[in-house]
Amino acid sequence: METKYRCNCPFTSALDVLGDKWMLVIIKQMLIENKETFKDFTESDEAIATNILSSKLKQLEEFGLITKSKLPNNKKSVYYHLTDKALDLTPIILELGIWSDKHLREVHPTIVNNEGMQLLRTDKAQFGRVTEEKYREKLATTMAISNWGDSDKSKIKT
Amino acid sequence: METKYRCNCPFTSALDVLGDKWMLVIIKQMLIENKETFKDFTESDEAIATNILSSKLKQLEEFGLITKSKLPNNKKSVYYHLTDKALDLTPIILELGIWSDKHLREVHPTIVNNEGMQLLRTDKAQFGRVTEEKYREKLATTMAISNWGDSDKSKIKT
DNA sequence: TATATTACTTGTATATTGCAAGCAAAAATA
DNA sequence: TATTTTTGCTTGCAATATACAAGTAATATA
Repeated sequence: METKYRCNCPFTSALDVLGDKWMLVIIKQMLIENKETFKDFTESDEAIATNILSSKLKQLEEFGLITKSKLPNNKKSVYYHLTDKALDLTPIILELGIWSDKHLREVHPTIVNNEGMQLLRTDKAQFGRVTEEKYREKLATTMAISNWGDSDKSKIKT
Repeated sequence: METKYRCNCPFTSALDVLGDKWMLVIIKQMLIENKETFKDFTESDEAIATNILSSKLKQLEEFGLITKSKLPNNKKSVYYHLTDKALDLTPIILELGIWSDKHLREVHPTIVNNEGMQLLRTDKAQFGRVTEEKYREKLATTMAISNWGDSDKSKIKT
């Protein structure tokens, strides 16, 4: 699937890749909500349709934003993970959240306002560091589990 | 036109408003490329179709991101300007540009790389300040012109 | 007065997204 | 071991968004 870039503007080109309804949402779900598997995504609040999820995951992989892997101890599940290229999208996602926090509450009052949002509001850089660090930890854990034998599977909390 | 928000996630909600092919592109054209009129937009590199431009400008106005005004000395042109709510999108646009600069050049080598991009790369905050300041100046100029009589119209450079 | 400019609208075609159902491989359960 | 459930998809079709081409009304210009 070949991407056509509308022009040579860097801002527009980013949107040629990311400017749709789902790409950044899926990346957010992975980065902030620890979604890893096809099922994880289908169960999230945004309720993406499976055919769209499928095609978007394909695109994300083509762009080098995610990797797809089957872990040896689980032949059923496919694990999707963010690449460094995708982790570099963190600032964009944070700024989207900050803008939302400031301007969307008046038209959409039920937007969540938890400790995470408070941290984002008061210390964006810290939120970014914590988020990326947590993500890399989780990734390391998943990969470590993949080296366990089946006998140890009971140690995996669901 | 009523916006439906997919869920209560602030990140996703921002994308419910901005997550499409054109909204942020149009805002970028206004913020960075001094586009003000319908004609300005149709002449830009991205080559938006007029019906889509029309519908997107309508949406942007509904969201309170732009204002529409006819200036007394020119009954032909309609001027579109960014609100403060839209100017608060500047950080998102800058981060899109930074990501593009870093990751999209390899797949899209003709992306522009001028002084502006160098500044964005080396001093994002400065780029943001300069951009916003220039925008507000331009806006003030346009509005000042609107107070001139027809006899002074020759002073307007096209 | 005739021509051009500006800001649109109105078809119609194509692409993207949404919904519902189905399906095969692996795993869990009886 | 046989049956059911889970997971990761695909397929068909409807709805919505985007694209292309043409047309129109209100200024403005020659």
